Amino acid sequence: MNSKPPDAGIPPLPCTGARLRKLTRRMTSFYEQRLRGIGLKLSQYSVLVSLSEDPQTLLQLADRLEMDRTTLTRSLRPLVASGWVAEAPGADARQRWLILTGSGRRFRARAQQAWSEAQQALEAQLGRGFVGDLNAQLERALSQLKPALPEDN
Amino acid sequence: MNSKPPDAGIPPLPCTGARLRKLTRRMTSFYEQRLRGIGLKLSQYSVLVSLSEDPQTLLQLADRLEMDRTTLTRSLRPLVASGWVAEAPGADARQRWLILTGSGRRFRARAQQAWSEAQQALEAQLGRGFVGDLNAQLERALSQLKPALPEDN
DNA sequence: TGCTAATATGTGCATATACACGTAAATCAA
DNA sequence: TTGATTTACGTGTATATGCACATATTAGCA
Repeated sequence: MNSKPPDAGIPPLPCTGARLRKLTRRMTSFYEQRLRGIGLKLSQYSVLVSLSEDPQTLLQLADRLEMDRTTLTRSLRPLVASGWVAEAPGADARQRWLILTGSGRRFRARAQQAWSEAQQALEAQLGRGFVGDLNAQLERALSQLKPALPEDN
Repeated sequence: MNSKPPDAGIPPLPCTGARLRKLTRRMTSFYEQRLRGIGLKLSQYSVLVSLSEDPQTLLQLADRLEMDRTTLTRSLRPLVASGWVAEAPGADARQRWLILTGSGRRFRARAQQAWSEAQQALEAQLGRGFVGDLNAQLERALSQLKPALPEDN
């Protein structure tokens, strides 16, 4: 016998994950249409902004953006190739410091302008109140759905 | 002179796209942890469900899931390789019909069970009301942020 | 009928995402 | 001090995503 009765009554809500992915596809497309002119991906913009605050190691950056470390390794490649980000060894020879270069700072200023126009276009299209509500809801979801702690293997 | 005054007053809201992507990463991770046992990706589950309703051509499936056609081409590969989806030529030799096989149907039943447990785990962790609200908000966003019409080149 | 346009799909490329595995460097304890 | 452990990182592999370009078929029209 099971300690719980078989789940008879409450069917699960439709797939939240699928909806989220679909909206992310559309939203990314919306932004990237408007960033294409300066040749920037949305996720790269986050990297530039974070590095413009201070230099960070790969792991620090990955933690701050909450991205997989190995994803970031590869995402940085085009930024380094473009000369916007420089790598430097630290006192700890294991670490790899990431620094926004001068040209990176200048580019980031242009990127911020383009991003800002995209964000305002979004607010114009959906309504500023709606976008604010959506942001708040996403923020709540993020605060409640904590990232899975990597199992200690 | 510009016809518009420079934007002095209203700064844009923080990046909705970045938040959405971050939540999608966490959410996908949440589901896929629970689907790993049966060796299924979340996006593959959507494909199986859609094909279980009726056979479709690649383009029909892409439209229904609102995924890029070429993304789907490649996403189908492992499903075909596993024998869950079969390809068949139609009367129109350009089209490629996609059919859920018998083994695909059986697998889909198991997948649905696993998905359902994941969805219920999500509802247990975040609260069913919260997930319902989130779903509704995502649905509203989807209905208002229409996909960009591909420019006729 | 034969040329043109539209349709359905594939491939190349670049990036995004993350798991498994491997390596070098630093830390810590015996 | 040295050997085990931890830390920081890279690479291989697989899927996700979508743009640009190429190909084959079909439809439509002169």
